[in-house]
This record gives sequence, structure tokens and C-alpha cells, in this order.
Amino acid sequence: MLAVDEAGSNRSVVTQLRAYLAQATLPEDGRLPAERDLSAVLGVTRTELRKALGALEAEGQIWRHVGKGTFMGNRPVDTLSDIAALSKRTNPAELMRARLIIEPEIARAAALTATPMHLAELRMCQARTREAATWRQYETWDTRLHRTVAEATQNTPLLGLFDMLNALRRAVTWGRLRSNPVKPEPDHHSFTEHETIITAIENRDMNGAAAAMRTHLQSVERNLLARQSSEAD
Amino acid sequence: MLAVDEAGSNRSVVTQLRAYLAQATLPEDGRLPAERDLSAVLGVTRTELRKALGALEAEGQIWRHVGKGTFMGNRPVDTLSDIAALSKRTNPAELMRARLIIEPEIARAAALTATPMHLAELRMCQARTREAATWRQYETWDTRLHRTVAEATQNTPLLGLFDMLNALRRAVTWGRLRSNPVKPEPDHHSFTEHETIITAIENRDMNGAAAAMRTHLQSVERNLLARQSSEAD
DNA sequence: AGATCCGACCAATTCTAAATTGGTTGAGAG
DNA sequence: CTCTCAACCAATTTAGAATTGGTCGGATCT
Repeated sequence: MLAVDEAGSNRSVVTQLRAYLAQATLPEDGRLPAERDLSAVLGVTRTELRKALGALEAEGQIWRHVGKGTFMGNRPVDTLSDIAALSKRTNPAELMRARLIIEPEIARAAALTATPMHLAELRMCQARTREAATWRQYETWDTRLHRTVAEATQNTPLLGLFDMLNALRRAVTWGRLRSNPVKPEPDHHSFTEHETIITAIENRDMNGAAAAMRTHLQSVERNLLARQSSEAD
Repeated sequence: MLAVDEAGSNRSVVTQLRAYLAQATLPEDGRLPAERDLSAVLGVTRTELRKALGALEAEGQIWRHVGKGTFMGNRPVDTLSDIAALSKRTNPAELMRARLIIEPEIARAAALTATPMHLAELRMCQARTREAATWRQYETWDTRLHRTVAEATQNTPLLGLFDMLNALRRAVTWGRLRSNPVKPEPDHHSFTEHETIITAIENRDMNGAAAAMRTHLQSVERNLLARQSSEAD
């Protein structure tokens, strides 16, 4: 009934559990048997086992989750890399801040590594956006242009990050489509801004590419805010 | 039997299909009924319908995928945001290049937005890494320190990108764990480098924070290469 | 003959229901 | 009082059925 006694009885199970963990060969992911099974193997009550597991969890040796199981090692940080979950916790303004931080650096890297093939595709996308008869077509080629910049870095992880930002953008902007059905006007700001970006990349001007991309995104942001304020547009 | 006749018969189904698409109210994701159902609704053969769908797909109005269905709009770019798929197409060197591009910018942003709470947590993580008795513990707090920098940006998408990079790192490094069981030495390069990063963030020195983070990552990279060359270590 | 229709089948994907898992509660035994 | 045991709960995984676009071969019609 004394605290010492409780600790004592628990400690024996804990040590027994520690011995088991040291000896057992558990699967790649470090998952150990279910509590019901493990209690049978160790010949202890589930209640007892759970106390011992609780102790090990408290000292960070293991981590548990309902429906998943009990695992050895550090609990993995709950990764926010899920687009759907992420899109619910953010907003267009925050997303634009992230884009302003990331995409200029992607453009900078692209200026260093772009191949003639990439440059040709950039030029083609630029031409297609000018020819676009509808906003749908414009956005198709605009998206591809920006993705080509990311591809030009020739860096797979970087391209993955860019895709994630893009997926987020679609998820966040979801619902409020472009209300304006007319096609983009020939003096749309994006045309000259795209031109500046592509030229900088062609000239291997890393700082110029980053600056041009930043300017472009700020321009897009200004446009979004303007459209938001005048609802009808 | 002439080519014109074929085109003529197809065109009628195509126009019928176009009319249906213009009139029908399809779900949020733009998915239209299954071919077997749609053919019944339009009163045409599935073969005929498929020809018409093929035409519309060719001109980019719709896109199809086995098991998924047929959808209106542009085919979504096959996003590389899947960690597992991504980790197979990349390598540690490429990943480190991406980190060198992204993480300094995260540190720069953090220097601008970090709250006293974040600074306190950074200091705590730094202390914990110094106290670490094993590499496992060291890595736990090192990881948390770097994530706190990302949290300090107070930007959800940016934090998501950071988590994605981290998940990638774990996936790519998978298999070759740290072979050295001894604890980190007191003069480990990371200690002073972390100190420089945290100090810069405390001083709201954005350029300093970015530079310190870049230096730190380059140091880690050097370390990795050295360990790789001397396999035994 | 030759195109078309029809049914069946295939592989990729989604949907659904059962099984599993850690966490919790309450009655009863010691 | 404490511990045990069984049942239950919600989160998660798993496995199998159902669905979907794509394909093939024989039957049918022109």
C-alpha cells in the first residue's frame, strides 16, 4: 500500500518489458505486439502491462496511438504535409507570403541550371499565354510556365515543394473561380513580368531572376486584393 | 463510308455530348457520370460515346483515368508531393541542395516574426542538445530546434514545406543510421552554429540568420560526405 | 467486306464493412 | 481499497467487393 510497494511491483514488470524489448526482433517500423498479445506473452495482466508501457512512454522510449499500435523510438512529428489538412489551417494571404519566400529562390536556382530545352519550353509557354483565347487556357499555360521554371532547377525535391505549393493554391482558392469570362488583355501585367523572368534565366542572372519572380508575385497579389475589394469585378 | 461521313456521325454525338456538359450540373470535382451510365442517358452506344469522349479529350476539354472516372477541365499535373514516390527519385546530395536553397530563407523569415515564446523554445532545444547523453537524444532535440525555427515563421504553408523536406530526409537517409553510438562531443560544430543562428534570430538579423543557416547546412553536408568516405567511422 | 454493337474481361481505383488497436469504464473478486 | 476482467469506444488498418476507363473477340447490321 505504500508508494514504494507500488513502484516496486511496477518496476518488475517494467524490467521484464525492457528485457523483452532488448531481445525481441521487431519489424522494420519498430512496432511491437498488441497489448492483448504482449500481456499474454509476458504472462502479466493487461492492466499491469499498460502501466509499464505508460512508464516507458513517459521516458520517451516508446510511443503509442489508438488504432496504430505501440512503437519504439521517438514519436514522429505530426507532419503537415497533407494538402487537405493544410489548406484548412491557412489562407490565401499566408500562402502568398510563403510563395514570395520560396518561388524567387526557385527562380534563382533555375537561372543557374536551366538547359536550352527548358528555355525553349519557357518561350513556348510564354507564347501560348499570349495567344490564349480564354482565361482557362491562359491559366493552363501560365501554370505550366511556372512549373517549367521549377523543373529547370533539375532538383526533384525542389520540384516536389513547388508542386505542394501549387496544390495548396488550388485547394485554398477553391470555390472562388475567376468571375471574369473575357480573355486576358494584351497589356496584362503578367506578360511583361514573365518576359523579365525568362530573360533573366536566359542570361544566367540569378539575382535578376529572383527579383523578377518576386515582383511578379507581388503584382499577382495586388491583383488578387483589388479583385477581392471590388466583389463584382 | 467516306471519311466525311464518319466525321459527320461522330460530330453529332460530340455536339450532343457538348450540349449535355453545358446543361448538366456536375459535382464539385467536375466528374461526369460513368461511361456506362452516360451512354444510357444520351441514348448512344458506349463505343460511340467513347469516340466522342476521345475527341473531347484530344482537344483538352476533359481528361480520363482508369478507376477514377472522366473529368472536366485540365488534367492535374501529377504532383510529386508524395514522399515515398519522391524519395525514390532523388538522393541525399540533391536533397541537400534543396535544403540549402529553402531553409536559409525560412530562417530569414523566422528572424522577422519569431516571438519570445519561440526564442525561449529555441534556447531550450539548444540546451537539451548540449545535455544529450546519446545521439538519439541529440537528434531528437536537433530536429525540434530546426522545426521551431520553421514554426517561428508563423506561416503554415512554410511549416508544411519544412515538414515535407524533413520527411524526405528521413526517407532518403533510411537504412544507414548513425553507426557511432557515443554521444556528441562538446566541441561538435553544430553547437556554435546553432548558437549563431539563434542569436541572429534574436537580433532580428534576417541576413545573418539566413547566412548562419546556410553555413550550418554546409557544415552538416561536409560531415556527411566525410562519414561516407570513411565507411567504418 | 467492313464498320458497329455487344458482352465479357482486365487493371487501376475507390468504397465499404469487418477486424484490430490503444484507451476507458464498471462490476465483482481478493 | 486495489486489482482483474470483460465489455465497450473511437481511431485506424485491412481485405474484399464494387466501380471505372480501356481492350478484345465474336455477333450483327449495312
